[in-house]
Amino acid sequence: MKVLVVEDEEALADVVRRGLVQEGFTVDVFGNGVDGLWAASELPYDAIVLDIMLPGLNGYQVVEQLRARNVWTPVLMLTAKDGEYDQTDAFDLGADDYLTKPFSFLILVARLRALIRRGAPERPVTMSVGDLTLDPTRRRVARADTEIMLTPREFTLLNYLMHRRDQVVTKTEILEHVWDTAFEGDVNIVEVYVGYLRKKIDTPFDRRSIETVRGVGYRLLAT
Amino acid sequence: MKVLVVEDEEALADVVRRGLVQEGFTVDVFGNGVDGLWAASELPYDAIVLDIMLPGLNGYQVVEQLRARNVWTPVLMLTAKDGEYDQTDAFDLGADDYLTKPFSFLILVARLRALIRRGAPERPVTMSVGDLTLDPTRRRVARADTEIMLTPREFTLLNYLMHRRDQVVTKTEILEHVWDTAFEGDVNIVEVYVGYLRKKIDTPFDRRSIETVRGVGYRLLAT
DNA sequence: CTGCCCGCTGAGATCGACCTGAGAACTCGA
DNA sequence: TCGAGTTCTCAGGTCGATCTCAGCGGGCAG
Repeated sequence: MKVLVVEDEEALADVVRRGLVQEGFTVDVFGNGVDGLWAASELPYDAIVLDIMLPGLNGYQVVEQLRARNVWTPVLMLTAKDGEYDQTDAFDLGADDYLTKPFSFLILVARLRALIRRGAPERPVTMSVGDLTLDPTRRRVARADTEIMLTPREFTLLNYLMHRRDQVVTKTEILEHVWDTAFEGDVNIVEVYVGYLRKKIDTPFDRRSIETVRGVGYRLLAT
Repeated sequence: MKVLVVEDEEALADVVRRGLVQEGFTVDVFGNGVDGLWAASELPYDAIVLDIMLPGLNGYQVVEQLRARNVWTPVLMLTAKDGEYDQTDAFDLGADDYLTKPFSFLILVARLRALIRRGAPERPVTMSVGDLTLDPTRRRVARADTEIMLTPREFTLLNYLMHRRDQVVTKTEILEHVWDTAFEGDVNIVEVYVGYLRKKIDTPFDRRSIETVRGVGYRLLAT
């Protein structure tokens, strides 16, 4: 169990480090956001304890950067009591738990253990093809910054096409993946839905991201 | 230093009582949630030691009731090890610390002293989505400055939706988190309660914060 | 150039997801 | 025990999503 502690108050950092070592954790300590971010990106930790107030980068920025770099190590934030920062923001920005100072050391350990047990949080795997993005958990699709509303079927179809971007996909493949395997109807349904999609993600933006490959199928391209 | 112990296992209660008296505390013991709640509301204590599993009212309900009655005596919860209850919930509901059974008596005393020294607990963590705010421990909901009265079930539902703001939540997920896991009924109940919520938090303010995502579920948005 | 086939699209038909009002069942306190 | 408040069931109605179909047009082979 390896834990990264990023905390600039030396006294506190030291107490936490000793305590965690005592509890059987391996601990690295850094005193500023920049070094903390570096360590968190480059080294494998099971959890990160992150102060909000830090010289250089603050805690929020560190989490933000980490998540942007696709590092999903669980983060426990230490927030000051005085409410300068809104605690709920901590969650929004990708922290997984937080403690308000001053906190009991035992609680810190308990929460850390819980975080580690829970493991790396599942994170939105947003996909993008050009400026078209799709976020499965939020069920959101956008071209550049314009959100696009899709029906469930349209959404599933686009999702599939994005998974196979740049490849030619046959209508039969689409049928099998997007419709029930036991679909009884005509493949024309695929043409219809590709039409719907185009009308929502291409036409309004004057694009041609879904290409027809005559006699074969379709291909989703970045345009 | 007066401490209230609410614990139904007599042996444990007795050990704790003797020990605390030894340490110089004055101790009252009650063996069920109802009496415990009454004592905690009516008599002045410096701290409360509260078991989770109790006949009558369970520990969570006791804290909930206490906070609702504006009693902010520090509470130390005793949770069973087997994780039937999620410990983090203890914090959400207004406990100030918790210990997992079995615990060392010395730790109990140390934590109690710490709690008492810290005094009345910090204020609840309120969540907000747009101008809609929810305070888990006080069970209060407001849009801008208008307080909104919700029934317990409505409250739990909104709480869950706020935790997952911006994400699409399926009705099944809602059922699992807001109703008993062993709920036997139709998912229609979710539709009904979403309807109730809308009628309280949206309609009167001419908003649309709970969005229906047809074929999938619902999504709470800041509007 | 011509005809054929493939793909596109608009007009509906169908279906079922969702909403809602009415009321039954239940809980809890007076 | 009664009543108020809450929870839950149910059934009817609405409307959005899905799917079918048929006619059109354009690419492509001959």
